[in-house]
Amino acid sequence: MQQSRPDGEPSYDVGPINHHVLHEQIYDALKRHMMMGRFTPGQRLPLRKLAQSLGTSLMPVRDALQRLESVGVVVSSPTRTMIVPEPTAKEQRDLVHIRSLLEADAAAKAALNHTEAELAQIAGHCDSIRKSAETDDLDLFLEANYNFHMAIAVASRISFITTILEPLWLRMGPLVRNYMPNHDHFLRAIANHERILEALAARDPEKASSGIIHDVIESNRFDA
Amino acid sequence: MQQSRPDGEPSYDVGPINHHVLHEQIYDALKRHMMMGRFTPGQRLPLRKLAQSLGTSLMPVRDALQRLESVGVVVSSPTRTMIVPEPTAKEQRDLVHIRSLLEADAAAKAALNHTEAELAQIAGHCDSIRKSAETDDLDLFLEANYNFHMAIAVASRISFITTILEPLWLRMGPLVRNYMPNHDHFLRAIANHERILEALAARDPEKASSGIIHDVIESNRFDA
DNA sequence: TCGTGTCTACTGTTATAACAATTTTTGCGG
DNA sequence: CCGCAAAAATTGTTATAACAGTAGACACGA
Repeated sequence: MQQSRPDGEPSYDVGPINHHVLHEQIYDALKRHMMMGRFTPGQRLPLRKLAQSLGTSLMPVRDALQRLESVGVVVSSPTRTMIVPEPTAKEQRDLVHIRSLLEADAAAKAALNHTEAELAQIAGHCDSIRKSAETDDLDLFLEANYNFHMAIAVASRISFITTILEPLWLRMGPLVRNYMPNHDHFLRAIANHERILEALAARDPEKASSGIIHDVIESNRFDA
Repeated sequence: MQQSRPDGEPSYDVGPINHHVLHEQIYDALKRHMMMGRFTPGQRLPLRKLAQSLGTSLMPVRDALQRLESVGVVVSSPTRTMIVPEPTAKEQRDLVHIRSLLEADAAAKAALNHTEAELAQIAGHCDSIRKSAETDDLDLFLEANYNFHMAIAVASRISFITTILEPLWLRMGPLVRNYMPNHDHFLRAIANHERILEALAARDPEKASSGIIHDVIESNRFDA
């Protein structure tokens, strides 16, 4: 990995640092909060309250919220206060359906295009999911599950795919603590994910995409 | 459609007016500019220049640009100046592929779910496309084509579908004046769109989705 | 001629304040 | 206790100003 350099030429490659401006940090924090289901559906998100709790002025909070709004992760009330949405039953079905369309395609391509490093990372997330099931750690499960699916999307090499998928996931965030209660769901999730991992390792596109569809639909089956 | 009301109760239903705050008006203007291919790939979009040309301060312009950035329609340079992107060949292929996935599904559902009013509107856009071909009016074609596809997406009743599709379209904007030069493209586009319209009128999902796929792929065939 | 450093635009970010619109609270009258 | 109007608090939008990087021009020295 180390770049060779001509004799006598010292290296200045100390690497770039994490240069995140305020509103990006806030965006990431809110996104994470949303993904983990830490906001309740219908909750109001007034700028000044958030800004005070973050110790900043209104502007960077407003930036972050507007960005979330533009991808539908929060919605703005008639008076333009941002609100955590409460997806209807149909909206939930449609979100799951679109996700299954896109993620199935991504999984098939990931099976063909993934690197070994990526596969190892995905396997790591799969381990985390197993561990979360053993300890009934919902927080860990949510995070590992999210990372698992996003890592597959990245490995698909489809341009912009995470930009499209991430908001769809985030929109389900507020509901994520409503179901997935019993231990049975955990067990099925483990089985699904390991089947997907196998398919990726075997570079089998059909098995990967059918596995993803099965997982996406089953883990969002509210009528059960 | 008219709501009945109790006797003696006058109607105040004059309907809401277009209450767009500044940054939304600017967003719409920029979006339109992008869709019509009026920005050149790689063009810088400095806040003060745009604000001056719009006669506003920086803030609403910044709001609009950040919103465009969050859906990938513009990209921010390392120094955070917004720039009109130049999609690579692979990015273009992937955009077309994702669009064909989503629009095919939407067209199939639109065939089943559309109202007569929606069908009439879609037919209207189809007429505009024909007219644009007769007069070689590229501006009219771009707008009518866009409206045609978005109207189908709306008629599909899939939640959030336009939120997802619109940015994909807009990302192709900067390139839209590079091809579609000769009259032959126009003719094929007319044929494709009328075939889709027929399928919708006949409520034939398979024909609608295959028609859309054919149109999306053909009208973005750069290697021709 | 080429590299180096300095100075000056330029440019986006953030904080603050004034403003308008809305919501909530308060208080009065019945 | 209820209805309602007025007052106060809440809240998002926009403009402005101060600030911190960044890029380009320019001159100096090897």
